[in-house]
Amino acid sequence: MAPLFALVDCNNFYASCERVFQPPLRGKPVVVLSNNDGCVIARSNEAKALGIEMGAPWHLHREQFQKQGVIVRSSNYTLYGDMSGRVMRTLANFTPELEVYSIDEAFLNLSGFADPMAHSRLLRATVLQWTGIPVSVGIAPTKTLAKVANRLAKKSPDSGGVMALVSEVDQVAALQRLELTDIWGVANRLAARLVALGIRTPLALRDADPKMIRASFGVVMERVVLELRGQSCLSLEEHSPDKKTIIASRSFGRPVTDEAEMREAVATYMSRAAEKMRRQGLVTASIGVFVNTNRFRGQDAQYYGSQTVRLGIATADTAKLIRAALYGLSRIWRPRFSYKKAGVICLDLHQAAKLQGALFHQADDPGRLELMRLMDELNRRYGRGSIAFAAAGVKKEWALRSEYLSGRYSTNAGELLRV
DNA sequence: TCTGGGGTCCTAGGACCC
DNA sequence: TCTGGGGTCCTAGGACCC
Repeated sequence: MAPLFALVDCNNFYASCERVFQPPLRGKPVVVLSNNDGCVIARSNEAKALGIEMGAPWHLHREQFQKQGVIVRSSNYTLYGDMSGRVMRTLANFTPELEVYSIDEAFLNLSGFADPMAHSRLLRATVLQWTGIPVSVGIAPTKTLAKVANRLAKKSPDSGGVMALVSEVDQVAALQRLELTDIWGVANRLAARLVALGIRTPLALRDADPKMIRASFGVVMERVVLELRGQSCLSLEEHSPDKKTIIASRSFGRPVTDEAEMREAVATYMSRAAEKMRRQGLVTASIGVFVNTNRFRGQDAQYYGSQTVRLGIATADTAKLIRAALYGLSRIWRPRFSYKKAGVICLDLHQAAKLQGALFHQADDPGRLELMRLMDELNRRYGRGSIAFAAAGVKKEWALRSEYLSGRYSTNAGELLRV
């Protein structure tokens, strides 16, 4: 059956969430600010109409906002996460196949539906009624074209918030109304490179030679071209795969120069990251720590420090991780800088359940038992550990041996930290 | 003394997304 | 004084292995 995707996108999501709980905000220009009230991260239509840009720093626009009667809200991510869940659960009533793409977007498989337009209009009305959030729907045979359709649904007042691009004629007409950077996967840098090759519009990109595009830009851009032609390359991903990295970071409201203060911040971020990991059933075998000075202050000395710390054993234990993170910080801390931002990254994530499973099954499997014994022996004798060892069954014995010989997973940090 | 090809893994950097 | 916080994928180059 021919593929047909719908992209459902919440309009001005954070601003709309604020309105759900503050009805007087309806019809007024509303902006939502980032952490520390740094910059604008969401705007109602009325705020967009006033020319307020995404990412505008609040401190530069404060007075102007006041004069214009713009209502300013600090962000509340717990609220937005909760509202997102309500929207997604509502959408699940409208299709058996749903991909939650981001906090405010979902792709639906509408392939085989008798009347996708009518279905989408009903969906839109229902989401609004049940959650108070307005959404737009774009329908097309590829995800990239569904994005295009969605954008035009938002742009066209007479669309009723739903637009379908099924025929080639409609697709071409739609692409003529957009800029290169409106296309999913094309931002400023790639657009500039495309223009340099004489490809100035989405339609020109669609009609470019995929082989040439692949040679000049790689497979990702080649897929964009094919998707614009209606050839579906990106499929619906219903089951979100496990996270590969988890980050916890923050900009500071004011510069940090004191090491004790920085240690406290890093410890806080690490415990938050550990919490996230446990909630997702993950453990980490190596973490990163980074600190940055303020990149907007060109007159100041700049410093970007980062350090990766491998752990002897994969864990989501907050105390162990904090010790490791502080060790990493001690390696990159430089006095006399004004720090603006810091954070931790958990890399090399694994499902804790899988590791426990491997250990659990060893009793039934002499080969695996031997492997685990060997691993244990190596760990005890050399103080080297490896998540790969623990995930035995994935690795053959020779691999284990070569890992051990190359010392790839050895870590002095582990000893230093006594993790 | 000189000489080869195929492969993996890791890292850093670049680009994108919301 | 004041400019967010998450993520993903691809590529190129070097180390190392057989």
